[in-house]
Amino acid sequence: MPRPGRKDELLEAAVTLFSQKGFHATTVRDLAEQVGMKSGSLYAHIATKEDLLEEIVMRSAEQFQAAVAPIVRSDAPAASKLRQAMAAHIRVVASDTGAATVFLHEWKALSPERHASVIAARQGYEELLAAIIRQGVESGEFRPVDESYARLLVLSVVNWVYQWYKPGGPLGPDQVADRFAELILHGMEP
Amino acid sequence: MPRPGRKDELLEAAVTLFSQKGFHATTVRDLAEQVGMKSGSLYAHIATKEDLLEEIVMRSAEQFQAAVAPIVRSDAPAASKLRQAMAAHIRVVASDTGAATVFLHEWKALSPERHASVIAARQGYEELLAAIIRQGVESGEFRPVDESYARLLVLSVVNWVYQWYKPGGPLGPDQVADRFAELILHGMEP
DNA sequence: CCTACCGATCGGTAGG
DNA sequence: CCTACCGATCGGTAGG
Repeated sequence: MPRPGRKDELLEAAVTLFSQKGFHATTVRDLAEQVGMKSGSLYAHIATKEDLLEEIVMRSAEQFQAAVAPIVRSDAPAASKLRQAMAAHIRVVASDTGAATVFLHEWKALSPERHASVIAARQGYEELLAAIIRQGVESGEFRPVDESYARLLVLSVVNWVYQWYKPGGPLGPDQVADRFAELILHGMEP
Repeated sequence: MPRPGRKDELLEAAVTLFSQKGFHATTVRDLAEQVGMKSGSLYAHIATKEDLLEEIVMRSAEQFQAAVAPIVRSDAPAASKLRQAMAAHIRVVASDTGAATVFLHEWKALSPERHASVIAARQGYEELLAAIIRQGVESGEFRPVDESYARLLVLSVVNWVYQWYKPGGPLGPDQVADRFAELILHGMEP
């Protein structure tokens, strides 16, 4: 008889273990121990280990989308949108670095049939960033930069954050985003 | 009786499989099949599966270092060094995307005792990029940007290349590097 | 490099 | 949610 909230504890444990050891190196016995059960009991809550991975990945994808989409839809200058979008993205990473790690690093452990929805979610997200850059170029706010490489530059830097960001460091998510946005907008040369 | 060059074939097979499926999801039987042996025979060439991973990772680390270090030591303007270093890095990725993927994505599967040397190699590499930025700031060629975030920006974009770069695409490594360097040096705003 | 095999461990199930 | 367990597969070894 599952007690309420137990599924969320399990997801949380999976985020921790999958992000630290990787999906394949995490056993159902690791997961069970982390939540204080026997391994067989997990299956009162889930059907397969992979279901946990899928749920973490899809939840994370939705968080990025939900954080950035409203910014893109607002009417603000492109530079402002870019700053805000980067900050929103980094805030999502910072709020749960484990989940971000699983989303960006472990999603390929999903079976090929489950890849498609993740790829679609990522493409949708990339299009949000592309829209900001397009707006900036079309309005003349940005130089006529190559849209796809500008998008890749922004995407690279925000997606790499999970590799090094530690909550509790000297700079919070918004300050990190400002540093990067400033560099990307103004460049390194005077 | 191992025949010569067989170890390299094995490393190549490991690069392919580790980069595609991940280290933990690749079995010694997968590896053996890829080189046309029985799984037990692998152990005439290696002591453990992890040795293959370590060798791939360390070789890759050396390639990045060897490609970029001479550029940093040369006497050229910082902007030129930055372009060249990015191009050299991306060339290493492009020349063997599998090895780059293993180096950047799978190295954490190494046992904790083997982490240290990888981390040291990566820090040494990051210092190379930092030196370029420092030169530019000190010479006045660059604005007084925050060194560590500028380094992270460059590192993010070149390290993310393995995620999307496909050899045979429209742009070669040098052109990709030029696009990114131009954006980083001049920024997106006019 | 093969045959034959080992102990350990894996994800998951049956029955309560 | 536990006990008890299963078939499959794992990395690796012995002996040739």
